[in-house]
Amino acid sequence: MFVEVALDLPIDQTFYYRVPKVVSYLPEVGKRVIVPFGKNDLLKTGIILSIKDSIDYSPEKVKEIFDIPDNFPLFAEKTLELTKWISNYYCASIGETLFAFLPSGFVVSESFYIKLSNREISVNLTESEEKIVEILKSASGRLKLSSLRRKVKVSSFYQAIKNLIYKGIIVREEFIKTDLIPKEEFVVLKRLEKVRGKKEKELLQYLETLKKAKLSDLKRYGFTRQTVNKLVSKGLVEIIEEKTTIANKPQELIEKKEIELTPSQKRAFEEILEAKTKKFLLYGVTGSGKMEVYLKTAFEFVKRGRSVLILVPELLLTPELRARVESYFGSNIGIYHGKLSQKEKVSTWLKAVKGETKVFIGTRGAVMLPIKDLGLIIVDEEQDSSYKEQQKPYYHAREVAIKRSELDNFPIVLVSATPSVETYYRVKKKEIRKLELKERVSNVPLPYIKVVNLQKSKRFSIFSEELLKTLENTVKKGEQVFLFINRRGFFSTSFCLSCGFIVECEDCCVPLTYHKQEKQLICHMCGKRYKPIYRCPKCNARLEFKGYGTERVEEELRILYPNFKIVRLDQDTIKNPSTGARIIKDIKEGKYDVIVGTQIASKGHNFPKLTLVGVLMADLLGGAPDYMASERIFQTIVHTTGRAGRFKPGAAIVQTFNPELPAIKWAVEYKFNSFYEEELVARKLLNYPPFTKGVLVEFQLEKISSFQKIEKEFGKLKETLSSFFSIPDISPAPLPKVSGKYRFISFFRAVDERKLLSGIKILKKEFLNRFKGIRYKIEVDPVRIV
DNA sequence: AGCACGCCGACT
DNA sequence: GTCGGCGTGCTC
Repeated sequence: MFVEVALDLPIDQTFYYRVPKVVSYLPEVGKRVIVPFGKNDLLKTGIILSIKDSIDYSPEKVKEIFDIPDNFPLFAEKTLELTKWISNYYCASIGETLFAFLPSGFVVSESFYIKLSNREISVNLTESEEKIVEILKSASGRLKLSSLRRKVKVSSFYQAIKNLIYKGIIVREEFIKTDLIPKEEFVVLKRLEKVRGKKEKELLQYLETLKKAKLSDLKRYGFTRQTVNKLVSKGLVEIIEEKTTIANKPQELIEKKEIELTPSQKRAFEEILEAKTKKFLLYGVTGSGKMEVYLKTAFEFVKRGRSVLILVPELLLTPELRARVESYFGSNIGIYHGKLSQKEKVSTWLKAVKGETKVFIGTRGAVMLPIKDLGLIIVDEEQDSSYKEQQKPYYHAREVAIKRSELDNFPIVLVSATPSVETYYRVKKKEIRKLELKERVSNVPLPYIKVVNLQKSKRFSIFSEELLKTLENTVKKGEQVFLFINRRGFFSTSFCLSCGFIVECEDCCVPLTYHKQEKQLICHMCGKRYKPIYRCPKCNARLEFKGYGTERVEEELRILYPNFKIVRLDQDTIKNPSTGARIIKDIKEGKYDVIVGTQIASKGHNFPKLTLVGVLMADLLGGAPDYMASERIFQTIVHTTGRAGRFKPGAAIVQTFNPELPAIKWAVEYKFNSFYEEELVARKLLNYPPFTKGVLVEFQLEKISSFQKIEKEFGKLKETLSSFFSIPDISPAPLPKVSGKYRFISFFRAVDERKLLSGIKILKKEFLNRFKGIRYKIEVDPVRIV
């Protein structure tokens, strides 16, 4: 018997191995295998793609599997199909794709131990086997496989190892608990004794009453592993591993908090259950109760024996949200996100395999969880760009989720107040059914949004008079103000600080970027170059390329209002999770008057006392100068202003130089459909997605001089690929130099998915041939172009 | 991706 | 004379 195996390599090739008579478990598609690979036969982890009786490969070159360590597949057969789609569409190998999703806790290589067992050697050993035993004895019975091999140096090393394991003379230390029930570390009290350390004393006191506590719980109460270890070394406590009870409990189905639905919520809920169509967009403003609808729907699916996966953007997976979901489903839910430890990820992955946990909530990587009986996927805040993986295989979790629901034929619900233009377009094409929640659940009206035209202020300052006046009044009333600025929002765009004029490309309607070295304005969509303009064509003021970040806003505010309690909430101040949590707690408790913050502050948290939101420079919310800038401005304005007055009426002030920009105009008037329609017209006119499929190609060059070579090759490439894509010239990236590498980009467009897929195959091959030794990336459907 | 094999410059 | 640079070719 042979198996076809995918390995974590960037090549479109699978490998065949012979299955020996003795393996821990039988081969099965989707299971993990440990195989020797390459000249040195280093062990690698692979995934079984198929099982064959005969193969078309010279028999003497076929190697034997080292082991199949699990009795269950780590990828469901259907998700393997999904992987193939991802690998095709996003231009990565199958192996890379599989291993991008699989928690690395499952990946074993050379670093596990071989131990001598206690059994008497009663059978005859071959020469090689003898030698292995000898060397193990001299190393007090235990060695890493890698060092054992280095020392032994016999030809049939693995054969000998496998035989010795079979004969029971040596054992392999398990790489991962094949036991499906996750184990957890408990701290048990052994005896009491006077200790000197304050923390140690506290811990002993705590354990005196409980006798036994989960290590993870202790950590939550502020005890550290170090303290526990000290007590272990003193012999007062011990750490044991025990199966957790939670995973064995079947899904609790106590609807702890009865979800009452309003009539329009009920209509949406019922329509998903009827499932006449399979794809839905749950659409409604903040506070319209979208979450209640999807949680109730999820509950109903679990009641019918199906599992549910809820995907959320990175910043949304807060303890708050978790608590809310737990209040409906009990504690037996699977949590999965990038910041979990390897062990935790493995544990959730295994929960999915086992099928006793029915509700999973996670960020983009969770989309591949091998959930048993999966019957519904919910994608909350579907427009959020954190669903796009920014590494190979650059997949978009929303798209993968849609594909997964198609392959398994179950419903999917996208949820958003400000859907992506892509999704809106699909609704328009009737590929997705829109379920709209028109009114807010509470009677609190949406915040009144006032636009302040910065062009009309006499001289430029960060705060308009109107904003300052309202800010003072709000703080006097004892309420909070949130000033929003997106610091990452300025490249060297030619942006006039006195009238807000933005210099755009005449072909692409995208802001031009000023390049210092070349002293030129360059369009990052088509690469067209323009002579720089140093004076604003509208008001003749000098064009500046500077920006205004949170720090500067905070500083100026402190000078204006020395008595206000001001706090800054951005990547810098939130870096440390515990201080971040503290700041958020303090804000909720009303310890601050004004919060100056970036995107980070505007997501996932409800600040009850917040009644005024100020958007300082709405023009900059687009971030990168690409065709999606308008969409991002729109979404950001709606989201940030929506933070105001969740519990009592609030207001928002949007400062801008361009009040006529569609993204700003329609957002503040709450005329969302008008925005989408206008945006679609613009995209159609310029042939941008969703009317085409975009591929971002990027080169990272060590020396700028190699650009000539690349450009020449690129020219030839253009000819070969022009029947699949429209390809502009290669041009410097908006961020032309990052960590010493010179970046050049080109944005390819294919008319539809079919052209894209056939074009990508050739693209990949051509790149492999032409750009050897050059760092490049190929990203399909990029969410931003920087 | 990693790693080995292979053919040309500055050094004991 | 050799050590070592990284170009290219392979991995079941």
